[in-house]
Order: sequence, then C-alpha cells, then structure tokens
Amino acid sequence: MEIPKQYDPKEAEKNHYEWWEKNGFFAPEINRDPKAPVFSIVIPPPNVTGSLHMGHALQHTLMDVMTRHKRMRGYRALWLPGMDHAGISTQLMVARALKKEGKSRHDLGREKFVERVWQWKQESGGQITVQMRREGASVDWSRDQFTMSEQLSSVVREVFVRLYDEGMIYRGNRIVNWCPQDQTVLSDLEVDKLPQAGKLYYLQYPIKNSDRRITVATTRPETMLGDTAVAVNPNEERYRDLVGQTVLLPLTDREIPILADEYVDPEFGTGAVKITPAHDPNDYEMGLRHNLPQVVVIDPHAKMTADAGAGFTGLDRYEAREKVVADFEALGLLEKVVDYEFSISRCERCKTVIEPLISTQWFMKMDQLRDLALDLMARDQKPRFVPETYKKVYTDWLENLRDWTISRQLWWGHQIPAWYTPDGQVIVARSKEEASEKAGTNELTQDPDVLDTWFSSALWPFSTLGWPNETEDLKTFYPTSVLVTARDIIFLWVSRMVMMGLKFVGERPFEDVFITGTILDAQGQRMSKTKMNGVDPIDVFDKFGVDATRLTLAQIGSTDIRWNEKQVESYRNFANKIWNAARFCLLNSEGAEVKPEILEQSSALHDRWIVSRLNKTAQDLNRAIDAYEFHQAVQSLYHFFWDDFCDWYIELAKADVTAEQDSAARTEARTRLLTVLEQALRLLHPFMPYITEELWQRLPGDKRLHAAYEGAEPTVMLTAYPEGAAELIDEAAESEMQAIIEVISRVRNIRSEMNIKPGERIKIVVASPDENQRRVFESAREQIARLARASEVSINDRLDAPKASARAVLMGGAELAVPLEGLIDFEQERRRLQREQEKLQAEAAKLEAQLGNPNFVSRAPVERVNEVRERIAAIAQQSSQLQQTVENLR
RNA sequence: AGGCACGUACGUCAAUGGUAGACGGCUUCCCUUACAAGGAAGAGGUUGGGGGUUCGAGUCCCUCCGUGCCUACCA
Repeated sequence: MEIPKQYDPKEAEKNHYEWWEKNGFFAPEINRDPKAPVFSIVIPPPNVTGSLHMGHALQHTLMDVMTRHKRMRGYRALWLPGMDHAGISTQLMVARALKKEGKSRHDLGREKFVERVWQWKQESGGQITVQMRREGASVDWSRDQFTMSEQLSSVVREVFVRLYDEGMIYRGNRIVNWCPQDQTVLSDLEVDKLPQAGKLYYLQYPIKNSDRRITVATTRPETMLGDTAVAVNPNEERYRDLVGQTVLLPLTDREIPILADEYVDPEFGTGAVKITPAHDPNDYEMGLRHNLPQVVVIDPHAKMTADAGAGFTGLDRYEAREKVVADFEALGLLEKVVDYEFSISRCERCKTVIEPLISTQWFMKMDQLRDLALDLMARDQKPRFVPETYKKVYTDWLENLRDWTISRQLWWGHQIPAWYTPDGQVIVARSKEEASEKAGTNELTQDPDVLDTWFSSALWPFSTLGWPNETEDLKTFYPTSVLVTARDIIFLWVSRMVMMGLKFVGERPFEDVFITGTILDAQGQRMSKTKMNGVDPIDVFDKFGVDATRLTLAQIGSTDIRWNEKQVESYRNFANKIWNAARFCLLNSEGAEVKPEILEQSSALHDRWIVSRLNKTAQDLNRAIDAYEFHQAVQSLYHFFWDDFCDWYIELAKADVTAEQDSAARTEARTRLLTVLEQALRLLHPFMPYITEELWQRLPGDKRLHAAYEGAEPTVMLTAYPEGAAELIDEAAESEMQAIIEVISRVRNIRSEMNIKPGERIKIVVASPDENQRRVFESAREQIARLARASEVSINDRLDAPKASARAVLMGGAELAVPLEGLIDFEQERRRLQREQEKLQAEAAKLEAQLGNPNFVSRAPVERVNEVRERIAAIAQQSSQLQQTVENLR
C-alpha cells in the first residue's frame, strides 16, 4: 500500500463531501430507528450576498461538531440550511451593478428590478453554499430554504395577517430613523451610534415684548427653522418668569411659546432647549405632550423644504446649517460656538447620517410578545444561554422593548400584504384575491413597502419546518435543540424568534442558545470589511487544511480570541501526526483487521491501559460536547491521540507489531492497534471529518456502522460514537503504566543530563520492595529497555548498583540507578539530586503548613486531609531515600 | 452616563474553591526503520495593584488601574 509521508488535506477534501451528500448521509431519514431521539439545529441563514467569514466558519464548525456527534450517537439529526434574502444589502448590491450600466432601479421599474435581483441570485448569489461544502458542513441540503421562497413568503403573509387581525400590527404616523441615502426607514437596531467631533452652537432667541433673549444650545442649528417651542425645566429659577412668554423665532416670522417640561436638564448647555418635534425623537415626544405643531423643514432627501423659508428651500441640510449660523451671526444672535463631541446615528449599511423624520409606517406592538418571552424565562429558564451571562443581556433588552418599525421603503423583500381601496380603506389579506373579496372591489393598490428582513428571520425555526401546516418535520424537529450564533444578533434575531415561536407554535423555538466568541485580528481589532483586516477562512483552509482550521475554531467556543495562525499550524501538525500514526498501523497491518471485540479481551498491561485511556477519553468527550465545552473536548482528543496513543502505545506495541515472523501474537497486536485507531478516528470525526474518513476508508476489516444506520454505505460518519464503557476503565492498569512511564522518563532524564548519546546503550538497575511492583516492571522489561535505550534492565528488591551511578527515587518506594563508570561527575550528580530534594522539600513545607493549621484539619473534608497526609508521607519516603542516595555518593 | 465581560509564562489561550496547564516560541541533544509538520530532555508564573470572606482564592466579595463590548433621549 502506498501512503505518502505527509498528509495532503486537499487530496482528502476532494471527494468525500460529494459522496456523503449524494448518499443522503446528512438527511435525518438515513436513520432507520423509529425510536431514535431527535437533535435539530436551524442554521442562522447567511445573507444571499454574503461570503464566508471567520464568524461563519466558527459557528458552522460548532454546529457541525454537534450534529455529527449526535448523528453518530444514533440521534435522528437534522441541521437545516438556508439563506436570507437580506433586503437592503441585496438591493444595494444589484443597484450598484445597475449603476455601472448607467441605470438606476427607477429606470427599470419595480417589477423588472425585482426580476433582476432574482436573476442575480440565480447567477451569483449564495456563494456561501459552495464554501459551506468545503467546510464539511453536514447540512441537509434537501431541506434548503430561502426566506423569499414562495413557501416562506406565504408564512410571512399568514403571520402578518394574524397579527394585524389581533391589532398587534398597525399603521401609524410617527418619528422614525430615515436614511436619506437608501431612502428607507430603519429600525432602532439598524442604526449605529457613533461618536462624532462636532460643535455646540449657542443661539439667542429674542423674547416678544421684551429686550431679553433666551439662549438655546444645539448641535443642529438648521433644525431651528422647524422649532415650535423652547423648553426649560419647571424647577429652574433662572427662567421661571419666562415660562408662558413668547419667543420671536429668528429667520422666520413665527412666534413660539416657552414652556416647562421635566425632561429638560438644567445642568446642560443653557438649561433651555429648542424644540423641533418634526426632526428629533425627544422633541417629538415633548411635542405630543404639549400639543405642539410639527413643522417639517427637512425632506426625505435631507434637503430643506418650502416651510424652511425662502432663503433655505432646496438647500442640503449641511448648507442650511452654515447659512443659519451665518445669519445668526449677522443678526448678532450667535452667542458662541464650542467644540463638542457627541454621538450621531448612522445607517448601519451606508453610514449616512440618519435623519429623524415623521413618516407613515407599519409597526408591531411588542408588549404581548415580550411578555410571552419573559414569562418563559421566568417560568422555565428558557432558552438557556451559554455562556449564562447573556441571559441578562436578553432579558434586560426585552424589558425595555419598544414597538418595532417593520416597513421598509425597498423593492426587494416581502411586500406588505395590505391593499388600499380607492376611498383609502386598508385591507390586510393573505392574497390579492382574498383582499378583493374582503373589499368587494378589484380596484386595489398594494402597499408599496416591504417588510424588514428580520420579520421573516423571526419565523425561521418554524417557517422552515412547514408551519402553519402540522407537518411531520414540524412535529419532529420543533423545538430545535440549540441555536448557535454571534452575540450581535441576540436582539435582532434570537429574541424575536422566541417571541414569534411562542406566539405562533405555542412553544419555544430552541432549548439552548450558544453564543460564540468573536475572532479578532492579531492586534485585537474586530475584523471588518472596511478595515480590510479580515482573515479569509478559505485561505486558511488552503494553507493548513479544513480539519486543522476546524479544530482551531472548535476550541475557541465562546471566548473572544485574537486570531493566531500558529495555532492552526500546530493542528495541521496534529493532522499530520494522525496521518502518520495511521500510516504506521497500515504499513504493519498484513494479516490483521479491525475487530471491535478484541478491546474487551486485552491481557497485556499496555493494552489494558490504552483501552482504559480510550474509554475515559470517550466519556470525557461525550460529556464535554454535550456541555458545550469544546475547548476541553479538543484538548482531550489531542492528548489522547498524541501522548497516549502515539508517544506511548504505538511505541510499547511496536516490537510485537513489527515482528518479522508471522505469529498469532503479531496478528493480535496488529488487530488491536488497528481497532484502537479505528475507535480514535471515530472520536475525532466530528471535529476532523475529512482526514478521519480518508483514513477510515483504508482500514481493513469489519467496520460496523451504528445500528440505526445498518445497510448504509460504509462511512465513519455513521459509525457509533464511542460511549466510553465504565467496565473497560482500568485504574490499576493506569497507575501501573504510570510507574513504567516514570521509569522510562527518569532514565531519559538521566541520559540527557549526563549527555549520553542516543546510540549508547546503558544498563538500568531498578529496585522495589513491593513484589507486585516488581512483577509489573518485569512484565515491561523489554519495553523499558527499548524505550530507555538500555542493553540490560535488572529488577531486584534492593538497589544493588556501583557507586558510580546516576540515581533516581521513584513513586511507591522504588529506586533506579544507571551505572556510569567513568562518565559520572560526582559533584554534578550530587547537585542534581539536591535540586530534586529541594523541590520535594518545598512541596512538603507547603503541605506541612496546611496540616499544621488546626482549622484545616477540623474544617476541611476528611478526604482532603487524608490526601495531604498521604502525599506528605510519600514525599517523606522519597526524600529520605534521596538523602540516602546523596550520602552514598560521598 | 449606565450595564456586562476581560486582565494568568515571551505570544495565544486553559484551569467544578483544593499541588497553576496546553500549544507556539526559547535552550540542549538527536535525520532512533510512522511522522524533522518528528523524537528526547529542559528553562520560564508573588495569576494587573490593594483589601476582604474562607481551613484554603486565579476562581467568591469590595476597591483601584488597564482593555474591550453592549445599551442610553442629555439638546
């Protein structure tokens, strides 16, 4: 058999995925057990415009690990994929492409434009699905979903109609976040508040029938053209006599009142605030409280309206600002201008400064929905957040929830299922036919707006499973098991799914929510397109392989981490280690094959030991993955495979396995080695799907699938994940092995310290007063000789070695000597032993102090106290032996 | 302005209140017939400062310093 010395990830990544997919291994139907437990995840649908970034790769890796793990444990496992139509981003992307042709979407008209978007989606959308296949994501493509599909669109309309009929969706005229660039309203969650270096302008307003002026401070002087009041705090002495008076608003012919409102902070600015109800959210609220008129001076393109006054009409808002300031200065009404840093709202997509405008939009009342979610948390502690700290983030936000602006002035998205009759009546219905029926006329115009992209996302866990029909999928896979996502969409998405799921299915959409960490760049900065500091997962795959990248990502779990390529490199080396371990097993596999029963019939110590380690590792892995402790799981795999299996087991078994003469013993050793490897590949598979499949396919023998998958094509994907059998865990074997490992390590240490060349064979003298321990050493005599590179190992009850020997004291009263006639420097040896003695003494001193504290003895648990006592006794014994050894050197 | 995290070896990160670890890097030796992407042996820490609770604190509490993130209507 030809096996290259280096693992080539690209080779292994070439064919398996296609084969898995084609054979339907990802679909839950592959599971034939009608009683199988269920595990399900719906993917956070990536944007149709998106391409894979590190955040996706992280989430997908974790979801795939869980899905593959559960599948191997016999669960009917579904990981449901899909994409989001991503209203604004997609529309912008296609509009940009049009612009290159010198056209705008208005040149095409709505219908043609939407057609064009679909065409774009067909041709170049969903790049990410190709990349997900590269990742090895075991999603069930037969259930692939798209938020704009006919099916999901009808769910959107269904939900909209039901909520409208219940009065939870309404149309209203309110102040909203308006993006003058994208020409649409945005929800509070779609604007970024960014710090901005600006100025605070102090404007003086003359008071009618008086010489006095009142000064207001503002960051937006241009809005003064729309002022309809000046407000002061009712408890403010300075202005008490002015309340009720009238201000002559400069640059206009309007007169506006001075009024009192608690909202005004007397400490800030001048303690007097100009009120512009049409262009500021707070002023809007105050305007409602005091019945103030709303004077609109800025239009949806952020240009001044006719109501702004003759000199201003048509000016851009920033030009108007300069002119207002100049005019105030000319009038002698500009008191001062100071530098001032404040935060400003910008469109999350295009970064344009948001203009608060009064506009007619659709809103969703959230109070009833919010209570459903809060009650679920209070009653059942669901969903369970991992890490737990996000529970507070989630509930705090829900408690302060306000109505949700759900309409958007876009063309790409779910058009609002509301129609208007010629006389202005609003008809909300599932279709135009239904609307006509309700209205009694065919003369209907549909509302041109579409719904916020997150409206359909909120329905994702049940819309994708067939709701409102009582489908098998809905019954089987809802509620889903866990949602894996990044923390920035807890509000936008997670909370809304909980509310909608409770409202429409009557049950929570998922049991747990796992929040992943954030991958930062090497400087600790967030990766972003604008900063150009992102690392492309595909490049990492190309450089180090998918499996190594997945292992790196899996161990990140929920911690924020600076991206460190060295880590991937070390897991690339690990993959190579796996490859070469398998290579060794396969090169020495003639006459042998995988045979699971053999693990239950081990007699040699190292065999019982590796079987014990294997089963402990399996237990730890199952526990860790179920507890979302991915870091622990990766560490456990790494150490089992590299340290236990490669460094020790293969070396211990090597002589038997590579024996030149064919024999029953050789076959058994080979069979056992192959079988342990096969089990290890299963353990590794959820994390490293490609290399494990590549190697597993090459193993000879009876490689059984999990009972639930009998009859399927053989694949490691569908084998049983080792559960870790308690009866195969052998503590005696583990501690006996530990003693042998100690002998070998101490000899190696002596060789290194004494600068003995690897080629040079030495004699080893081991002594133990314990007969059982001597028996253990005897049984491993040849292995000790080989691994410690010794020509001879003698084992006695008392140490009998020449004075010119290097020595070591071992656990359990055992001692070790390496005769080194002529090579040993007595002084140096003494110092070496004394250093060890000091270490022991230091530890003993700590423990003695602990034991010397009467409170420790009386209050600490008995087992703990005993542990300390035993350790002290052990140290005392070792220490006195060591002392003896040092004295013998004199 | 509030809230929430985080601060551990040179770097990146681990550690149910019970002897602080891993990987990379570094030092020394070795191409020992699976693997130099390897093997063997080492060095390296008053866990940001200070206080408290406890028999015992990296871990729990307070405080200060530093760093991130989120929320917020101070014009």
